[in-house]
Amino acid sequence: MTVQEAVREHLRAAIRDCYQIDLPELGVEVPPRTELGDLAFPVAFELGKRLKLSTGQKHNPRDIATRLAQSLQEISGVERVEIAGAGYLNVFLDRAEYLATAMKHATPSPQFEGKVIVEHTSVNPNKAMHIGHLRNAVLGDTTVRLLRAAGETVEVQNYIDNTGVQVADVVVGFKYLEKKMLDEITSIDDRFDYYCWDLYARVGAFYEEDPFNLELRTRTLHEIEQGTGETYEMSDYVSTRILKCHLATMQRLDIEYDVLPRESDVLHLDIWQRAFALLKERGAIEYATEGRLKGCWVMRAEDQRDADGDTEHEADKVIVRSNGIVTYTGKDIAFHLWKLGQLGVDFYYKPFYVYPDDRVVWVTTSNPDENDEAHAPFGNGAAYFNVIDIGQSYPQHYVKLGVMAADRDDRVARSAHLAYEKVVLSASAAEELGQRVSEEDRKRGSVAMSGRKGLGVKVDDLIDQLQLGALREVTARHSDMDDAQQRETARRIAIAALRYFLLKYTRTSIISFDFKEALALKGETGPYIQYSVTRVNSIFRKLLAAGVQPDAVMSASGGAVKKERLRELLTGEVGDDLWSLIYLATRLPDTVRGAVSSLEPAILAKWTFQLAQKFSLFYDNDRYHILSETDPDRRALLITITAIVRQQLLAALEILGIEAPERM
RNA sequence: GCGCCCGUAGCUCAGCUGGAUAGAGCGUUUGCCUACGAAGCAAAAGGUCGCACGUUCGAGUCGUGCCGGGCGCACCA
Repeated sequence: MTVQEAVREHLRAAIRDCYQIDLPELGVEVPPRTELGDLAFPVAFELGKRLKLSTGQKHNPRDIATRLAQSLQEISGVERVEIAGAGYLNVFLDRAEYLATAMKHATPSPQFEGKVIVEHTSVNPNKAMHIGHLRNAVLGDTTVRLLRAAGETVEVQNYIDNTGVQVADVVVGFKYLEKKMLDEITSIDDRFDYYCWDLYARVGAFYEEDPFNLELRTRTLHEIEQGTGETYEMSDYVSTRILKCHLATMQRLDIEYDVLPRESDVLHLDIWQRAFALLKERGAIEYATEGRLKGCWVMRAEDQRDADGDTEHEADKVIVRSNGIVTYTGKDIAFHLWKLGQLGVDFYYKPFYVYPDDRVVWVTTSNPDENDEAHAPFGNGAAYFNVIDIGQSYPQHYVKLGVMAADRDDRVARSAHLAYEKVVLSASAAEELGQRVSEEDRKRGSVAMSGRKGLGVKVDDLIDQLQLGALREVTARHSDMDDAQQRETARRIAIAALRYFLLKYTRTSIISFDFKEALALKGETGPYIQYSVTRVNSIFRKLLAAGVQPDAVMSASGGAVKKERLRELLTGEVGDDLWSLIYLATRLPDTVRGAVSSLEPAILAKWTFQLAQKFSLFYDNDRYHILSETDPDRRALLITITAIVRQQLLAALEILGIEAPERM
């Protein structure tokens, strides 16, 4: 049990004893300033309120806090307790004791009973990925890393809509604008995703100049549905080749997947038929015999029914159209029932791509002969998280309702749509891309990206630019590094800049993309955090050269330096200063927990930057100069603090998907 | 009309389930490389937290109503 948990338990018991009240969720905070303590319980306010309600008597929060404080004096690890402000119960930890145990990291216990499925990226396989798609992928990948850091088992899915309108549109472009057949498409040597990016924009213009041209889309979609023939072959080729481009782009950012479920296989394997039967059996959907939805299978939304008993079911969702064709929402409900193992059917799987670390990405197939028995079991998760933009909230809501109607248990309730806002272009960014900005957009300050117009920032272009900028800095500073080393360093810096840029915004905030900000390597950026690590590395290199093993000092300082001496060093103004850095650095597990429970990676990103910033303060302070410190105990303490900071920064960066270079 | 998101410093954004003196980066101004790497640090300036009521001992945070911006609300995907 941690000190925090022990304090909480004692406090809860004390509240029961003194006031006969049981508070299962005791709020605990970290005071705004070190002088105020390490743990703050505002519980006296809450109790005062409750006591007034039940007894009618007023109770001063300070008195309540004072009474409760006595029960906390004896806990080992607690130095003292103070009452502050209007009735805060502030706990000061035994700093020396805390430091000695800080190095032992407890393995987190998972919250889910089984595998959690995270679906992210899911970009239409018809053109190059842009920065908006990347926000999805980075949020998703970081969520995966967060869940794993929290002890969960995670399966990463990237859903491939290979039969949709978007792929069909590119096929229309090849067939009718470029008059290319399959063999001509396969012989395109250019970057295929970039090629299709431009072609897709041309198709957009083609539809716009004459709406009659949309007929070609309908015809093409129909041909693709056949599952055979030249047009189908073309669409299959396009989507598969683009998918490989996407995987390659994502690999540059260390984003990997376990399995790629394809829309075409969902259709071919009659996943829907199974789900349809299940939904009917559970009464989740019903056949409308009257009203405007007559002839459809609909999902009733009872919570939306009018108070007046109005018969109009505005929020009813059509699952099967009156012509017998299932809607997108219906298909998605089916797919999610599969995710939770509710259908009793499965896809077949074959290897699609092998990562450099020998991990295999599997792709679904409908052909039993292609099935490779070596695949891991997919689906059948304990919960799902879908990283999908906020615009899809409405259908996602119905997907969840549908899945819950068929399978009402809390594993579904805990599943969630991880909604995030879009990325738009700042007016200046749009201009830099050669777009004419309308007066209206200029006033608003932003322009929406549009694949149909070919307007957007491609991920690979952005990474290239970042790497170039980083390489310039690296070569200017480290002429001693060889080329490969310089490039690898620049690569890590570029990834850090890009991933941090996308993670520092909370999910619900629209990112206004600006080249200057996205390409920045200083300020609140990923490289700033990496830089803190390299500064530590530099100190440690010098220590090693002098025969001092920093890690050994760290693990020993709990025991080798006497507790009393440690306490002395961590007391007073200077002690407070050092302690606040230690305390912040060791709160990574709390931060991870917070980020996971709110599914908000920005919380971790901000914390990591904050720690790097606080370390810079420490680093720059002449009082904490490690190499010139003559007092051996004090030096051991400074080394220990530095080592803890480094360790925690590296751990946090790994969760953020960022590697720190040795030097930069 | 209904629903969701946003409105905090000149700009871009944090502010955890209400809590102690509202923070960061960028930009501006001024300093600091003969003590660990200046991709850094210090200092200054910059705020009616959109507005108004309400709940509370306490509101940037919760409720209601406005104002302003964005997005959803298909037998599209």
